[in-house]
Amino acid sequence: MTEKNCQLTEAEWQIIKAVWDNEPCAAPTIQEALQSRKGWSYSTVKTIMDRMVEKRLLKTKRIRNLILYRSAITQKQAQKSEILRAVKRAFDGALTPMMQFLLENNLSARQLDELEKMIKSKRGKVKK
Amino acid sequence: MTEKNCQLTEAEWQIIKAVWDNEPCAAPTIQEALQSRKGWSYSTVKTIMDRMVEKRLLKTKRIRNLILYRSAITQKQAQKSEILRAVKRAFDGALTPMMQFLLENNLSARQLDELEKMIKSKRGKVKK
DNA sequence: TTGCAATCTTTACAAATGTAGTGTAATATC
DNA sequence: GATATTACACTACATTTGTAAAGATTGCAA
Repeated sequence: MTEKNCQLTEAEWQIIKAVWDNEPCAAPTIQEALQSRKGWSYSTVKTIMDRMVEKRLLKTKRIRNLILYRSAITQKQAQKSEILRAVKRAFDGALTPMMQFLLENNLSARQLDELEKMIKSKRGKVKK
Repeated sequence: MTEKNCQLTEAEWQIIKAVWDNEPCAAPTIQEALQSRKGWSYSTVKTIMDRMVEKRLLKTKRIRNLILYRSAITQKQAQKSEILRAVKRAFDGALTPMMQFLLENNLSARQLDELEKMIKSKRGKVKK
C-alpha cells in the first residue's frame, strides 16, 4: 500500500490540502478556504478539481444538486510521491545521498539532535 | 551562495546531468549522450537546451561555427532547489517532518546506521 | 410562480513543456 | 569546385497547467 504514482502540480497540492482538511466537501467550500491565500475564482478551483477527478486524485458523489468531493489519495501517498520524484530526479533514486545532502546543507544542530532521537526510537522497529 | 531558485523540469534534469558530465560541450554531444536512454532527436535536445539558456540554467559561448554549452548552476544548487520544492509542497516547508517521514517510510536498518554515523560526524561542525 | 441565489457546465485562452521537422550555413571531403 | 556532412536556426504542434468568464440549472423563498 501507499503506492500509486500521483504527481500533483503546485495548484493541485493547494487544492488537495484543503480537501483533506474539509472532506467531504463541495467545490465552493474549497474555493472559500483558499480565497484568502490564493484568491482564485470559483471557476479556477472547480476546473482544477474536475481535472483532479479525471486523474483519480479526487472522487465525487453527487447528492441531488450537490457534488461532494473527497480525496482519492492519502496525504502519505502524496508526500511519498513528491519525495520520490525529487530523489529520482536529483539523486538518481538514491535515498541515502539525499539524506546526506540534507544533513550537510539544511539542518541546524537542534534538528540534528531531534533526528538522532528519531533514529534511536526507530531502530529496532525496523526489519533488518 | 547555493541559492537561486532553479526549478528544472524532468527533461531539463536529463539534459543538465549530461551537461555536468561533459561540459563544455556542444549540443550534438548531449544528444548523443542521451540517445540510448531517451532517444530524443537532435531538434528536441537543442530546443530544450536553448530554452535552458534563456532561463539561465545553461550558458553558451560561440566559437566560430560551434556553440559550447556550460551549466550555469551547480549540481548542489539544483539538488537543493528540488528538495526545497518537495518540502515546501508536501510538508509546508518543514524539514524535520520530512526527515521523519523518510525515516518512517523509506529507510532500512542499514541506512539508519549509516545515517546515524553521518549525524555524529556532522555534529560539532554545525553552527549552534 | 416567479425570481433570486447557489452551484454547476461549457468554453476559452495564454504560458509552459515535450517533441520534432525542415531549411540553411559552414566545413570537410573528393 | 562540387558535394556531403555537420551543426545551427526557425517554425510547428500537441499536451498540460494556470486562470477565468459567461451561460445554464436548480432549489428555495417570497
